[in-house]
Amino acid sequence: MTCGKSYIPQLHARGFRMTPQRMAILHVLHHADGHLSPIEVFERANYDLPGLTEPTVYRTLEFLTENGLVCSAHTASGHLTYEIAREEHHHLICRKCGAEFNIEHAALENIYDELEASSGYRFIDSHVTFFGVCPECQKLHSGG
Amino acid sequence: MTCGKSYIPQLHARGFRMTPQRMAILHVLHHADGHLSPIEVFERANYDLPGLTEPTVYRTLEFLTENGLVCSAHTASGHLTYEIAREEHHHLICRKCGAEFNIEHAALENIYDELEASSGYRFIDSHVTFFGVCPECQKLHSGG
DNA sequence: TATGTTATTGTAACTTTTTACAATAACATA
DNA sequence: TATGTTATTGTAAAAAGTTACAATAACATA
Repeated sequence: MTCGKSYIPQLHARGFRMTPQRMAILHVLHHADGHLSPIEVFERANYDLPGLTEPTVYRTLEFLTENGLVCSAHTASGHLTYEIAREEHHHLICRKCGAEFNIEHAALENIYDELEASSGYRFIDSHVTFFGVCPECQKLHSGG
Repeated sequence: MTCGKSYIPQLHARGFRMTPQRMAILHVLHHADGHLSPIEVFERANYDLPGLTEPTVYRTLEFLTENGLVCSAHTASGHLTYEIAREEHHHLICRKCGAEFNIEHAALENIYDELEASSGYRFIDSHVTFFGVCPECQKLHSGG
């Protein structure tokens, strides 16, 4: 329950504050495996910290993402899901069952260089989400 | 106002029907430049076809996307926007001003091949959205 | 430890998106 | 053209997400 404390220096270094709400949300994400929707985060964090509200959860998830403690990924239906920030990576998500495959950033580095050169855009550094059909779901369709 | 009729064969070939609602939505997307949010689509199409409702717009946009007449792209805030389907491409969007840069599919072809080989996933064919900072917004920050 | 500043939260209201289901209308067939 | 099937829509309600702003509390400073 105290894992959130390790994030205090990162917040203070930028002039922000640690709060019970942020602690609870970081705790939830820290102990989840895979992505959580804002509602899932709210339900779990609200269990640990009754009185927590939805607007705070949405604001906090966005805040933590902007500050690099959390990273977000798109779902096929166009919503954001969240996970605790670990090494930089991207996602390949199965359209049918939602299974996740992590893509190391190194695999996309060349593309990033090319895109920056051809477009003039910079800081192309955020998470990218690809969609496909995972091996399991391929079996279900081809096998019958 | 009759541009939607050209899509009738594509729907009938799959056993679906053309309706005034679909026609109005296709018309709006056909004549828009760039992406539109579902609400924008609703407002414009509802102007042409009073009585049209939001649920129909959301359902129709998803339906048209699944059937390849329309394509969707993610926004940074995790919502979907829509445009009429043209040649296959991807997007690079400015986080600050929302400017769009189109990326030809050929530029990502190698990555797709590599991802399919390493992950076992297939049909990795949908739109990908990258985020960065466009040249104009870079000037604003560096120049002062 | 007490105090002041201001980052952060909860409240309330609103907008956007989704769902279930009965009513409707597109269109294949006769 | 008339008819039946069923894809599609609108309705109503709920769920998810956003906004503005006053109240609160984190924490730097004394």
